[in-house]
Amino acid sequence: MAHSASTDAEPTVAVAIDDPGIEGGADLSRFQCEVIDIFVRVADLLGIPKSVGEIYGLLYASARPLAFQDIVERLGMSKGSASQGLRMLRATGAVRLVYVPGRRRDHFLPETELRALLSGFLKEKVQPHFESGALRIKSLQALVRSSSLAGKEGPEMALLRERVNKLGAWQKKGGAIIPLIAKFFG
Amino acid sequence: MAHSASTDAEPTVAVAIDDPGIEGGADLSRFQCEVIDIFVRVADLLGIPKSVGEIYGLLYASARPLAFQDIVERLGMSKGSASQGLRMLRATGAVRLVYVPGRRRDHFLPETELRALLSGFLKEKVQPHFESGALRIKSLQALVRSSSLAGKEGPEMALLRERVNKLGAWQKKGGAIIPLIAKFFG
DNA sequence: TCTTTAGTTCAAATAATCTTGAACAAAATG
DNA sequence: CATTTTGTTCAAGATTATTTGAACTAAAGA
Repeated sequence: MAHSASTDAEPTVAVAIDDPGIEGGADLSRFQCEVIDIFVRVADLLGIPKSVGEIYGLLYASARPLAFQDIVERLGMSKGSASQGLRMLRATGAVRLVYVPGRRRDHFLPETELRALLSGFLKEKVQPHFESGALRIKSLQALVRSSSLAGKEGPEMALLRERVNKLGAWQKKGGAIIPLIAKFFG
Repeated sequence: MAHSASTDAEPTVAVAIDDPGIEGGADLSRFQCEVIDIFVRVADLLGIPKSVGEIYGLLYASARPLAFQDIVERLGMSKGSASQGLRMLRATGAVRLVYVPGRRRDHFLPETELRALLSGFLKEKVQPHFESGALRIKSLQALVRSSSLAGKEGPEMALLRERVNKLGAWQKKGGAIIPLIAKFFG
């Protein structure tokens, strides 16, 4: 029954490297379990929901595109999680839709270029924080400057102003390294 | 009463840039609130508890070392949180103890070199995952190789082996970039 | 058009994580 | 050495994030 989705001419890749695995209501090969496990850990490290790591891992460990239904069944995951997880993966460009001839619905394919994955992640999850952070720091600098003008000068004040400037420098460096990382992996 | 900790000759920096702020049971200046807020967001981005961000932020926004008690009072935080948070900050080298003459207990000073902060964080929080990941990937490669030998060859098998190899390459590159990042900020 | 299949949404349930508080240990004080 | 002050530990509670499930919309098939 777990296989009801992979009809006729679609032997699961799972079969290639056997050993059914013990997952929910599906049949993942040992190979797939291992790969999924790796991506679940990476997801955790990046602060991404486990379910998203599972989905990406399953796609990565599958030799062909999988349909929504396949994902739900093989991972034994709710449709809701699969839907949301796939949305996030598409939003960051980690997964894309491909048309599969003779099949009703679209199928999903993982992006396997590290550079693309990384830049998607950075653009979607990190960049925004950097941008709002920049504003925040600017207003801090304004605050310090005004206090300074208000005659509150002194050695402590100077140290704090120094720290705020350092914060600005961090911000700037951090912004600069993002494209460099992307380039490094390019 | 909130000030009971900052005795006699220790006017809080808070006073330098006034405006009491609305925090728990303490009196944080507007300046301190802003700085703390920035670090709380950074902490969140890095998957670090909010309380840890608060502590580091307070120290960063203070012109002089603070004692454990100061931290608890100014942030209106439990001793438990402060203790655990400071432990984590010390473990990553983000904060260190300094002796303050004439005072009973040690005081805490923030590390303000980005390079040091970053390398502490990477070494403590990222490196371990990389190392266990390396083992995991090796065992995957072994698995794929054995399946391959077992005569399960074919185009799909080849694709999966390719992906596993790619995973190994990612791992390697990732490991290589960590020191580069540290150097970039050095 | 009516029915069936496919996928999305979102409120509620669950799970994971963080914080608190109280009991305990360690060190300074008298 | 008894007492007070300082800080740690950890189980229980509070909070936050994730997952589920059921109601709903959209598209395909009859």
